[in-house]
Amino acid sequence: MEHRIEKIKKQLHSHSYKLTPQREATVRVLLEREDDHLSAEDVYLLVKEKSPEIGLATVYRTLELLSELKIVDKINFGDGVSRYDLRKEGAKHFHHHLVCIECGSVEEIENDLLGEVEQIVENDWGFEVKDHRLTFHGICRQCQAAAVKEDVQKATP
Amino acid sequence: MEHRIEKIKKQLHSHSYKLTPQREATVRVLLEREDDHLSAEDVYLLVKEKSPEIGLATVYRTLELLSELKIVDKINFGDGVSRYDLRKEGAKHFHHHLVCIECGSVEEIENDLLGEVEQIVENDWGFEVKDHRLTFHGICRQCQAAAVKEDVQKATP
DNA sequence: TTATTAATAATAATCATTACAAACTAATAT
DNA sequence: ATATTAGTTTGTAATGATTATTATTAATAA
Repeated sequence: MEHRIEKIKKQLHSHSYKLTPQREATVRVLLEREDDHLSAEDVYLLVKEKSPEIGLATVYRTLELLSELKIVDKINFGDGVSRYDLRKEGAKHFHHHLVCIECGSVEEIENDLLGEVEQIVENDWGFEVKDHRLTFHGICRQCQAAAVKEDVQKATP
Repeated sequence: MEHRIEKIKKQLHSHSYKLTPQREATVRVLLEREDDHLSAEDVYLLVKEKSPEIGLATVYRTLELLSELKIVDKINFGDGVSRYDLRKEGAKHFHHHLVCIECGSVEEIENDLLGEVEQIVENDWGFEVKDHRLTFHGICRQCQAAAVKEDVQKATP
């Protein structure tokens, strides 16, 4: 935890930004809720618990800054809100999402699914890939199970 | 053109929706500007040129409807606007985007890059994939060329 | 110490999107 | 023909996320 805070501090310094108390508080929340896809509002409310004097605009500005420095990913699942995910320790970015169209749950998977695919894009389209976003929409395990259960109930009334 | 309108008309009817004049005007704009990733506002302005009486809310409702019926894809490149793309004729959906982080251009590529990857997701995570969204962020051919040119100019002042 | 700069809080403004109420249309039942 | 109904549209108001602004504070440099 402290190790990662220290690292982020250095990243900020290298762009001559400071890790102010507000920024640190924000980063700590992101670290504590690492897999939660928090919205700016979510982050704001959580930071407020420990640092009640912080303002919403500051949280927005901090998240934007961290996003520019590629410390967090700003993602969008199509509901009207941006969500912010701290990038994992490993430098590479193999981080995709499974969004359930039934229950709205978001599962996160970590896997280099796109190594080859990026090569294809670079070779065939001359596009220098820096990053990607991959989201699958479908039906999660739980909802599949629930559907089967319902069918059984219909069959034996 | 007329053929595709007719097809969409049937799709709407099969869900007991009608292809009203306003809806038809909207679809025509989407057909004319097929690869343009128009925002709702864009579509509204274009439809208004030929059908000045249409309302913005109607355009939004129509796009939402078409999106629910999977006739258009509602996509999001992270600027604050949703964009709407008519799905191509072929039933399958191999449609990805290359977003340039220098100039903001969006190139569209058509290729089944993810057939195997979807299999992996289904097998390893038990997630039933219905659709996916894949976007690459990087540097387009033009901007790469421009960067090279700048370097040359610096080297020979 | 004083001047300068960066960062913050609080709030107002903006902008995309959605909700709402009233009017309209087309199809069907009477 | 007339009334009824459900579906659709319009114009506008409301909402909600995000950004801009302004005054203030904290940190740093001169």
